[in-house]
Amino acid sequence: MPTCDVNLVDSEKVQKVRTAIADKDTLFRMAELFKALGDPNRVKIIWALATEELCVCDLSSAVGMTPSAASHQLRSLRNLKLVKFRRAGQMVYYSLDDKHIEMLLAQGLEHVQENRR
Amino acid sequence: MPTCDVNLVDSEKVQKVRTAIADKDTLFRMAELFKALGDPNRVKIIWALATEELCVCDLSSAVGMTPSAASHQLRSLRNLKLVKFRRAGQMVYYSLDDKHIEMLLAQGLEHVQENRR
DNA sequence: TGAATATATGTGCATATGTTCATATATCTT
DNA sequence: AAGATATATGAACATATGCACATATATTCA
Repeated sequence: MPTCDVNLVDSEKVQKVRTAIADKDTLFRMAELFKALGDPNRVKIIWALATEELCVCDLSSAVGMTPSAASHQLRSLRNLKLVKFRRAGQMVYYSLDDKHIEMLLAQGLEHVQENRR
Repeated sequence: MPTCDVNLVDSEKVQKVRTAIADKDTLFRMAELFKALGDPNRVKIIWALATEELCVCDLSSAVGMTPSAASHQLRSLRNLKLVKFRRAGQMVYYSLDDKHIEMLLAQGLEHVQENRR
């Protein structure tokens, strides 16, 4: 791999940083979590579910997606344990299953609002 | 677009959710922010810069990427105003330019640590 | 000025992602 | 049981993403 010629400008700093950074698996799972929030429609879905428990039908109507598309996204959110669900007859009601998500959303919103173009 | 036959199970809830959700542009920019955190290498980079101001060379060494790859990622982080930089001779030193990012990282880390597989 | 070094950028490519469409499954109603 | 409805899933497709590689730019130093 190409590196700088001195190889390192300040190897002490580099060493410090290396030990500070989390392990590979943790990094991967953090990225996985953020990636789940990295799509406007999923932000919408999560925001909707933060507001109200909803069945797939109402959810997809609220966020303007087809039930199929919503269902696909719900599956990945389910796999990440970000949403939970309960069946009630033909309907399946989804809601958030993670206390961090709402805080993340709130932080993200703050960031965006403080950096209006 | 395919919808449920009743069209809506609970249109009042749907209406409530619709008004609760942010506007399109805000949603897009929130997703954009989270997407920036949605890659293990970028989490690494941001974590590294949260620890220490670093030049591209030391940064890429610390996170195990080629300087080129790091530079590419730094560009997108720059475009999102998540990192700032200063030139010092041949080197360019990068650091975080957003107070929310560290909190987001911390939240994400917490989530991951509380959901160990 | 010219060589060397750090960083930036353009291009191409392999892979990942999100949606649509078709179809499957589950539940309710008659 | 059969039809209707809500949800889930599989496949295919267009687009986005991240990296390597080549090359450009900027700065230092001889």
